[in-house]
Parts: sequence; C-alpha cells; structure tokens
Amino acid sequence: MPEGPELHLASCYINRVCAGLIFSGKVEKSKVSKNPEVPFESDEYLISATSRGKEIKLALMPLKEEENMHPSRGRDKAGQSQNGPQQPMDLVFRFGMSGSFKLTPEDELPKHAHLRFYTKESPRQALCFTDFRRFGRWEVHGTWQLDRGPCVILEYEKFRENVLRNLSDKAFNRPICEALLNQKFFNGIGNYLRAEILHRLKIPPFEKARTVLEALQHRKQSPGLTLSKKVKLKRENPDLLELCHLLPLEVIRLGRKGYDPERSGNNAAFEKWLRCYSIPGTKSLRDSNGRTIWFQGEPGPMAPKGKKSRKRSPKVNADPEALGPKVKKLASKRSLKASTTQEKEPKSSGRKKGKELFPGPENTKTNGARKPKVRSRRKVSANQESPKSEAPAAGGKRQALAQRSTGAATAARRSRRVKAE
DNA sequence: CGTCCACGTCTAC
DNA sequence: TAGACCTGGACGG
Repeated sequence: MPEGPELHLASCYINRVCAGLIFSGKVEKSKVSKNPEVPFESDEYLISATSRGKEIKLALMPLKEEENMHPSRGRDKAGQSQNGPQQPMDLVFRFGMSGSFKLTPEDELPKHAHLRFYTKESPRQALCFTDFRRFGRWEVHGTWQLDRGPCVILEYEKFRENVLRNLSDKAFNRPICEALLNQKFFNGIGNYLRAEILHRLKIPPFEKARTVLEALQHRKQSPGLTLSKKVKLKRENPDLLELCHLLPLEVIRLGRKGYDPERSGNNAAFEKWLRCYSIPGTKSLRDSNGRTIWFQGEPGPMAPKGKKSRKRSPKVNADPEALGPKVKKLASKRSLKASTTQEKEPKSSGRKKGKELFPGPENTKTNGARKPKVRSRRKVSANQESPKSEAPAAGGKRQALAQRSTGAATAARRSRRVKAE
C-alpha cells in the first residue's frame, strides 16, 4: 500500500469504517511481530486516523473515564499499577513495503494481521494492521518522525518552502531522482511517484537536484499576460514541486483502485494512470541506493557510469484499438525483469544494488530486452489462516547472508523457515 | 526448484 | 554505503 497516497487513503478508510464503531478490550499483537506491544485497554473507545506523508497516526480515545481499569476487573497483572482510567493513546505507523489497514469480521482475520483492535458489539469485527513483509513499524505514544518533512499532500505550502529554503542542504547534491526519495524533504514520495513526477516534466532523473530546484526559486514572470492567463498557465504547467502534490492527489482520486497488490490483476485503473513506472517501453536504471528508477529519454549527467539503461520491451500484442496517443494499453502483467538495466553476468553470485560489475563492453545482442512473457498464472488464493499460526521466520539467528545468497543458502533458509504464517 | 524483484526504511561497519 | 529485514509472485530451467 505504501506511498503517500496509499497512507492517506488508509487514514480515510479507517475514519470511514470506524465512524460510529465502538471498540473494546485490549489491543492484540501477533507473536511474530517485533513491534512493541500496545498497552491499551478500554471498555469503550473510538479510533480515528490522520496521515502525514508516509506515516499514519491512530488515535485511541476512551469514551468514558471511569469503567476501564476498574480494579475488580483484575487487569493489573504484572504489577501494572491500577492507576486511573485509560488515557487516550496515539500510535504512529509506517507501512514499510506492504502495510495496510483492514476491518474484517473477528472470525475472518486476514493473514499477517499484526495488530488488532476489536469492536465491542457482536458480531465482533477487528481493525487489523496487516503487513506480510513486516517492514512496517508502529510506535506507542508515537509522534510524527522528527526528521520527516511536511506532507506533500496535506502541507503543500510548507513542503514547498522547506525545499526551496534549504537548497544548500547536501541532500540536493544528489541526483533529483534520489533527492525525491528523501523523506526529510519529500515526505510521501516513493518509487512510483518519483518516476511519474520526473516523467511528466521530462526531467532526466540523474540531473542534479539543486540544478533542477534552483530554477523554481523564483517563479517566472510573464509580464505581458493578464492575471487569468497567468493562472491558467500555471495550472496547466505545474512545476516539479507542484507535481509532488498534484500527482498524489490524482492517485487519491483513483481511490481504492490505486496501488493495491491485494487485488493484483485488478489494478487496471492504477496501471492506466501510470505513464512511466514499470511500463513496457520505458528505461530503467538502479540509483545509488539500488532502487530502480524508470524514465524515458536521457538519464542525465549524474547517471551511474558503466550502466546502460535498457528499455523494457514493448507489449507485443497490442490491441490495435488501444494505440491512441492516450490510451496505450499496458501489459496486464508487467514483467519487471524484462526491462532491467544491465545484463547480468551469467551467474556472478553476488549482485546487489547498483554495484554490478561491468564485465566488459555491452554486448548488445545477447542482452537485455527479454520479452516479458505474459504468462498468466493462476493465482493461488491465499486463504485466511489464523494469524496465531504465524511462526517466527528463521528461529533465532536470522539469515546472516546477503540476500543475494547462493542456492544452497537459499535452500537452507527456506527449509528453516517454518511454513505457516 | 531456484532466482530475481517488489509501493521502505534502519543500522552497523 | 552495504546489508538486514521479510514474504511471495513471476519467471526460467
């Protein structure tokens, strides 16, 4: 779920489905999650949410003061003092690569539901924080992370100022595509948004950020024009920072049809919205953090050297109907591998990040553009299992090897993995 | 079956 | 600036 728009949509979802719902009892954490327990208990409480960039804050609000912590309810094991009523509590979440919220019936808890809030009335429901990769985090009594900048969606003016007033920051020594992922300045922008933003303006991703942004410091005047013309011009030609706000808004307008792998194969609206990210026919490179940047045209002066950007091979059996300028039909299955930048040396074992070795000159013929096989594979429906059946990934000492592990190590890791989240 | 890839941080050298 | 942290889909053999 997780760039700014998805976080924002999640907060809207929570506020919508939890409106009027009364929650009760304790907050349950799955065993496998390494995130902190949430020491909150109340007979009756409300849940509401707000978002800021790539964070979301849940407010747990007890309805009435007395009730909870009633001494007779023996809720003070472990020496918890039976101090007064439960106080309100804020929880701040980051979603990692796969976090999301979902309200479900109590007896149909989704897989990977790592934090659960139960309704009071039966049939009971649970608001669940799900996160299959478990990169997501939450903090008890959380506050917005200090070094994250203003939200590109909800605090646009502050966001803009924060960037333009700090152009001397070393963050802007980086290529623009990397600066855009810096949450200190671009809180809410992630990998698909940066590609789409740069692509709309045809800005080479590896142009220096400061160079790109300095040009925005003083909006260009067009003295001859009437006010309404200026307004129109501005509206029709948003600059980079405006797009950091407007493109997330576009995704938000798609609503639940936005980026949501839960319904893979059903992401037509979002895929149609994308013009660059992971699109057949666009190029890609790894940035210095190992993240794939998708683009068209020139990579720009700070592009990693020795790398060649490869085009993703265009979709083969294009619907003739769809060839209109606007409606380029996307391959329904995007093969990410097809487009990758570099040829892979046949089997160098270690190949992480942007650090591939460059074995000699590009060998254009063998390489790259493999055809994305649009093989539609039947999706095995992942059934709900009890979240309790989740088991720790690799018991104790966790996979110490690099991700790019050898086959043997991988096999070992797999076999060690207990099968049953 | 094995390999590579994914909407993101974190923290340890 | 590399890994670590995770699961699982897609693809190749």
